Amino acid sequence: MKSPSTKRSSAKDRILHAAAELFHKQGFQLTSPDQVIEVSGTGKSQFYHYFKNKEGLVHEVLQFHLQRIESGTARVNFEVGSWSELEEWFHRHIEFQKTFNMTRGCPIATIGNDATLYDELIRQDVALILEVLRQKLLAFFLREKATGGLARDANEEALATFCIAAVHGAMLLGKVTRNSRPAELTISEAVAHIKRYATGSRGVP
Amino acid sequence: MKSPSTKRSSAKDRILHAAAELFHKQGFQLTSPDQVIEVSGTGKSQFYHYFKNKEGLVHEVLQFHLQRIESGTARVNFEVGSWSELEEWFHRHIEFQKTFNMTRGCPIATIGNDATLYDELIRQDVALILEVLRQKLLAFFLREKATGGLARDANEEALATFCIAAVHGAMLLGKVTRNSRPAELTISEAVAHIKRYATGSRGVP
Amino acid sequence: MKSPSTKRSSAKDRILHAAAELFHKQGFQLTSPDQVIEVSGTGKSQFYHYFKNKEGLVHEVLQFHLQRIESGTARVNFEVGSWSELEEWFHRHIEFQKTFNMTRGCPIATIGNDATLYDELIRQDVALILEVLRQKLLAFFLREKATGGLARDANEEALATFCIAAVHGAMLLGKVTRNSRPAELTISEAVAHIKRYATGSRGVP
Amino acid sequence: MKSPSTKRSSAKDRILHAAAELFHKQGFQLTSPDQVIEVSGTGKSQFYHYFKNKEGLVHEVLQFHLQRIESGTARVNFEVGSWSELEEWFHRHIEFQKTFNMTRGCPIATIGNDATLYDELIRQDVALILEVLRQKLLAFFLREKATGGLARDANEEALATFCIAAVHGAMLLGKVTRNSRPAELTISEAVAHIKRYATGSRGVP
DNA sequence: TATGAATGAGGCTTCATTCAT
DNA sequence: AATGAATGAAGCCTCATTCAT
Repeated sequence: MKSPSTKRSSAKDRILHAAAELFHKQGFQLTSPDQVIEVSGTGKSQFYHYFKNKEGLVHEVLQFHLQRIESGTARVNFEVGSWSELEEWFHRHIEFQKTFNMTRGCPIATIGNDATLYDELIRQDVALILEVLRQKLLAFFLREKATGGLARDANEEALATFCIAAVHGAMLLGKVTRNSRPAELTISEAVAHIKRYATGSRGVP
Repeated sequence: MKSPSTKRSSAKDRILHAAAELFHKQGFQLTSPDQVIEVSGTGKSQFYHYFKNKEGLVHEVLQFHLQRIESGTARVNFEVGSWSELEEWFHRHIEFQKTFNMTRGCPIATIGNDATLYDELIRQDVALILEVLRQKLLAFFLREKATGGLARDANEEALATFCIAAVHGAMLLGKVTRNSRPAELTISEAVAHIKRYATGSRGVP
Repeated sequence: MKSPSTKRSSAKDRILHAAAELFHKQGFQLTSPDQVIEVSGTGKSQFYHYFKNKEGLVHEVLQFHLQRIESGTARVNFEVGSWSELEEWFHRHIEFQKTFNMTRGCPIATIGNDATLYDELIRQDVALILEVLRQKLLAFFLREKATGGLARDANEEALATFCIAAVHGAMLLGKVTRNSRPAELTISEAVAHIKRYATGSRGVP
Repeated sequence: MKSPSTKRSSAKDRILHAAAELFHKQGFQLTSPDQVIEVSGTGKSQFYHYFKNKEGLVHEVLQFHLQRIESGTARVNFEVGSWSELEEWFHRHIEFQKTFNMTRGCPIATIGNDATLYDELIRQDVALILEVLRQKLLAFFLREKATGGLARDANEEALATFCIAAVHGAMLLGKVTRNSRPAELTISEAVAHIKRYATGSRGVP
């Protein structure tokens, strides 16, 4: 077989996928390089060949998530173009969580929570990704306001931030209670709040 | 009574306080018994004399938080009796966070986030405490509805849940961005949402 | 005396019984004072009040076994008075072992095996008890020879020693294989050997 | 091949030899990984690199003994081909024990005795090795019977089992009494018993 | 006698990483 | 590019015992 990258890249990718999965499942603090190596079926040297250290791996896992967000291949569609897509944006987060029987939270926030005082770089990575997500919502709200779909007194930035916070607060409750109901109730209130600012055909009473 | 507890309780208490502080600061996963022992100025065996194991310590730290909530000695007043106290409830969380320069989140949720698939007991402890907090808000909403202070179409349970989620989502953003602004924006939207259901002199437009 | 010992002695006795049971089950090395205390339902102070230290407890457990041997209250009758009783002596050991599903050996030898280079006192205790057992068999063989029930060319001391060794070798095999068969085969050969020296109505072909 | 094993195997082998020696001397329960590491002059991580855990080390030490038995490099010749070799088989065990001034028993049985309810895998390893030894004796008895060297009424299996038990019972007595005499008396009786079944020039009275 | 708090050494194991080949 | 041996610090916990009351 020619395609020399087929096998070459697979080691790094396997590590990356294994790590993403493990970090999501149990946090990165509880995930040792050894475990990632074992699950990915690679070797110690490959690990340190492709990644400077554990922090480097975390960084790359976060970049991997970011790239999936940017490319639209993530399990939630982060490109919000309409009020209904915004609603869907909320609900998909919970659907995603249900996929894991409410045992996991947001893959990115899980890493962010795990990061501490001593993982400044990781914290910044997470902050950056959340900012990217926020920007996508912000862009929507700005567009809506420009086109009259959003009430004039709405604070677009505050709304975008609120959406991010609400969805993560909801997922936190979902994960801690192992129950989708609190998450769903939260989402329904959040959506209700947002929609009050909608002035289009859909949003008005 | 001859104050038999003066010295007796000190070792256990010192461990408990040291642990609560460390868990809040860096999560319990990153906090080793050894570190707690060192900071508390006790010894290894006192640790294991008073606590079955690390999980047992986490459990007791959570009970300690719960007891502070119940006794009203926590830094946030969780007994909400009026709409203005509810608003204060929201803001105090962020004030509390500012106290630590936005480097920390909610002490309880921090533990909850740190808990994984393998810390089922701790997860349940956290869920229980969050439920206690939710009940306090729920009681307020129920009372308000009974006395006409809350709109008839308001879902008290959803609102209480939403408050918990919003405040934790806000604190998460605050901690990850090291910035109080996202937290404050979130809170302002959340408060706006809640107050729309208020039908008293304050809540009406 | 008005039975002042009823309760007083019970603590010590409970410790002793618990220890005997635990030592038999898992060896004394694996048995900690804490475990004995827990199982016996006593306290740390009672333990160190009644026993100098762990070695002291082992010593007393061995004395307890010895006293049961001497008083005839042990589960094997060590007073051998006839050839049939000797046969029974062999078989009772295996029956005793079957009681525990072949998971345990001789309570005394278990302690002896657990004792090491560094437990010289315990080793001597065990040696002494085995010597007591041997003396009982020896007494039988001497009596038999004197009364013509044992062949002249039989070496009474060797036979007595052989019996002790055979029965312990059998129990070792039984415990290690978790199977009574090797033990029974061993006993049957040992008995066959001994009986060849019997010259009475029973032993002759 | 460029002798790649020269250095590779040394650390693991040093650990294995040190452990075998320590286990024989003081049992595996009393032997800590730390001690093995120190004696072998290796490091903590080499230990856990080569062995899964302490139990894994015990397992490998047993395999090491087994391999020495199979390869004929053990200090006792376990391949019994004649009645005189069988006698030697018995005596060599005691000679071996004398080498250590009667302070040690059989290296394999020592491990077996140390193993408890909680070391099921080790117990099985020991059972397997003892079975291997038994099979070697059994093979001899079967050959002898086939060639007329063993009495027809002899039970080969029982005899093989009896030999194993007798020799271990003897070693137990030897170790506990720190005296070779009980062991030698036991062996002499055992040999006498076995030889009664020999029908060759040697075995007849 | 009786209690349980206190002691500190040591147990087994995993950590994240680097090195030599 | 790839292997796995090596490192040593640190993790969590139990040990047998003594002390203060």
